[in-house]
Amino acid sequence: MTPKISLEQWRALVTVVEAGGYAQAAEALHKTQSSVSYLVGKLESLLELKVFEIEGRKARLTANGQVLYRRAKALLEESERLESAAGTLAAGWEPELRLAVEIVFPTWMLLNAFARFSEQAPQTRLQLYETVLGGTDEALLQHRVHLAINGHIPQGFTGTTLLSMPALAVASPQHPLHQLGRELGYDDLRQHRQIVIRDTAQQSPRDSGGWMRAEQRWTVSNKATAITAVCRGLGFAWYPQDMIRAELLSGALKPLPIREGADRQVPLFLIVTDGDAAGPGTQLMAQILREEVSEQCRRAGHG
Amino acid sequence: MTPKISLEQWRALVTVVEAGGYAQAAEALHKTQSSVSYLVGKLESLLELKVFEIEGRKARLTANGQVLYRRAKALLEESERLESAAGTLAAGWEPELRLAVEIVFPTWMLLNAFARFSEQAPQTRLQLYETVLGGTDEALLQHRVHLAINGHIPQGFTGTTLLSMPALAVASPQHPLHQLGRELGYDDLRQHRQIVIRDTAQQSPRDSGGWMRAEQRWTVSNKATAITAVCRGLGFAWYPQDMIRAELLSGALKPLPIREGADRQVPLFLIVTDGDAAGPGTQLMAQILREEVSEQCRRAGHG
DNA sequence: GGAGTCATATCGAATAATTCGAAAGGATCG
DNA sequence: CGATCCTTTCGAATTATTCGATATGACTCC
Repeated sequence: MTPKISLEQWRALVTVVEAGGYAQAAEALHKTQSSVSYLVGKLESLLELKVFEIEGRKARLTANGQVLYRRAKALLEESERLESAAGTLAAGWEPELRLAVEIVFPTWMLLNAFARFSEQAPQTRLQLYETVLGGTDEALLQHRVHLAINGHIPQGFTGTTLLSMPALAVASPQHPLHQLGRELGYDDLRQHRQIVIRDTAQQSPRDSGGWMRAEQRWTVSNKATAITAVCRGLGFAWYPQDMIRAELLSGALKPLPIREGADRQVPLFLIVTDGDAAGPGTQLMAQILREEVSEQCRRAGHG
Repeated sequence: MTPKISLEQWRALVTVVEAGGYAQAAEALHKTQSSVSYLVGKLESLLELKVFEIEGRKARLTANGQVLYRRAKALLEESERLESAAGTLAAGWEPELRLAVEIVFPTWMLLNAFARFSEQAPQTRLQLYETVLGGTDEALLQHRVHLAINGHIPQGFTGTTLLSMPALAVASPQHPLHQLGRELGYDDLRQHRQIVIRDTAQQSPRDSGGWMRAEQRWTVSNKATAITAVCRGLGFAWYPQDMIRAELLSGALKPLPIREGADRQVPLFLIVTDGDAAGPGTQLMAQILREEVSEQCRRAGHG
């Protein structure tokens, strides 16, 4: 539990190895030879282990020393990373970045952004709240998150448009709505069960669950369950195209032929809770998200 | 490159967190409260970062502090593991254990043994030389390895029997030798190409590559290639049953109906290069290998 | 509100650890 | 052999850490 060997001592060991001798290490460490000799000697006596043996007038690592060298180097590197992380925290970076993201936002884009973010800020912990409808508002209003991606901009916040996603009404090919063999009106939909994802707001449930009332409605608590339910023919649903790409390709889901055009645009906004006063991590993540989305849109446009 | 923060300082931080305060940490560290205050204060000033804030009369971690705490704890644990590894080296454990293992020894048994070994001696590096025929002898004679598993015991070494493995003459079911529809003599085999694995000895190639001369012989340099070659019908070969278990089950290989009985026993011995003078790592590994083999034989006997 | 308790901060003196410079001892090279 | 290079050792100087005492602030109980 109590370290016997200090980082300075390990550093002496490592530097002697890498500089090729006590004298060279002394220069590299800006110390005198005798200090280096003292540090290594103390390390050896505390460990009761010879690390170097003097062969001619050069210091050579023993076999034991090689094992210690590798691991000591790793220890020093870890110490360095820790101090560097402390440095970014001292520079005002948030130790933790919390995001509320409307569940229809494509997960893979989000993960791309996370990957890019953590390259630049590996010490920042990320907390993602996947929310539905009112849940995002609530998180914003209570300042529980630094960033949000939401379908609208609540009162008192400013946001920028990220993208707008086409949403489709879909059902399993076996579903009765697909058997009618004609274009459908909203009256047709009203006769059937709609599957929606549960509003994650804890306080004020806003009932904008669908753009219309279905005769029956099932509410489930996560994305995967909702998609499975629709695939099994248990109802129809409005989903963003991207969210059900795989199911559309495999034929497990099929867009319903709605009379006025089956697709709607679902807009998504990026909202920075603290605006320009946000910390560097928040601003970096916001920038990365905007870049990621615009890159992907450009790519989709070309392809 | 130069650590500003010492392990003692990180330890103070971690202990204050875990003990629940400066005063309690002082007790845990066998120091006075003012020393702890000094260490943490110095850490904070070097990092230009507040780690604790005094809330009432308790010290509470800041958000930044939480990040540092987790990572500092990891750093200390790494330091502890390093010192403990040094301790086992000081107790005479080999920093590196080298084994030469005849390629017919079942790889999965070897890996089981390695796994068990590294539970007990995680700091020992393992070097495995997979050898064929003379290669093991050579490694032993030159004292390049601590342990060897070999088909015979060379002059001047002592070894114990590990196990004896049934070896079969096999070929692809499409192979002409399988089309004869009768028991085979050695004369029949001599008419066909034999696939052998290359002798890994660098110095003195012993030509005991097969127990008999085949008309043609192909020598390949590794186990996988040899098996593939035989599966493709390119020749026949003598292999230990265990090595080709999967191929026998799938029907890719089929034992040849040799007149005198198609199977031979290939004995394998465990040889400890330095005998009783071997280090603790060598002795542990030898013991584990013997246990592993006897357990597996017992299991096979019951099954 | 005040006395008592608990917890951290600060200060100067005491102590311990590290560093330095100088000198000594080997090993290698020309 | 002398010159050079490198490590070790030693005592003195320096620096860092620890200690004990005391100050300060917050909560508790009466």
